[in-house]
Amino acid sequence: MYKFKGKEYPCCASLTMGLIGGKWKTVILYHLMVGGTLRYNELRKEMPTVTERTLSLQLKTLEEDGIVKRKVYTSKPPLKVEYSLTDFGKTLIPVVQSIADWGDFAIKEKQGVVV
Amino acid sequence: MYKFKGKEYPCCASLTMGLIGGKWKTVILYHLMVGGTLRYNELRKEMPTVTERTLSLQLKTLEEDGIVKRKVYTSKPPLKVEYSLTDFGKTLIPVVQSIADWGDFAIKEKQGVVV
DNA sequence: CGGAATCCCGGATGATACTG
DNA sequence: CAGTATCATCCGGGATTCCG
Repeated sequence: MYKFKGKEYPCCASLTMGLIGGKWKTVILYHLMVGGTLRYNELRKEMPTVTERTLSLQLKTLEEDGIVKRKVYTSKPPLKVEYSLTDFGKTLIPVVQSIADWGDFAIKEKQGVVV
Repeated sequence: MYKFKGKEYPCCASLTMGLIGGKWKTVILYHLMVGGTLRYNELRKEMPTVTERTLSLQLKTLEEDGIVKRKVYTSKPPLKVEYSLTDFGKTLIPVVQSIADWGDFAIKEKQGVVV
């Protein structure tokens, strides 16, 4: 049994999935990995099918887990907020990369389609 | 947009997560990766906190996705059923390995506890 | 611009009991 | 032994509206 930040996981793999699992987190991390630093609306542009609320919530939990860094540049509207990976978050790059690579591989291997 | 087996994904990373995401799939794959071929009850022993129903359902979808192979050895009770990775499933080994490795790394890096 | 508030649904997961 | 059946629950995620 693995305990991490107050939560329990039955396996080292499930710990990772607890932090970056779900429908959107790896997609966010992938784009931050490729794009470096991105503003909220730049992320939305990369992920047209996510809702604002969900993107917001996922970014918040990634921030709470120390994976993503949020930097605010203006105190009054219009706000400018930039997101990027923390040093700890950058240690996930090989993981996210292999997840992304396998997705590409599966598409080719099993005749998927890229539209 | 990526289309794979009738489903759509906004990113190559989310395709992978669609197949091996969720609370239990990577745990199953991890144990099959380490243990090779395992019977249903051997899997349960490795994963004491999963319910029979959930384990069963996850194995079934992994089988439908061509990742896990199910082999039945007896036609009458007591049944003997063995699970293992398919050749396609084995292509996931580097992915699952890096997910598991990062879990171990995070435990050490952030003072998690192994019980 | 970058969210927060509210309401809601459905699928994923769990508990328990039963069966070929 | 290896599941299935049934019912309950939980929470990720969506739709919409509003705010500093």
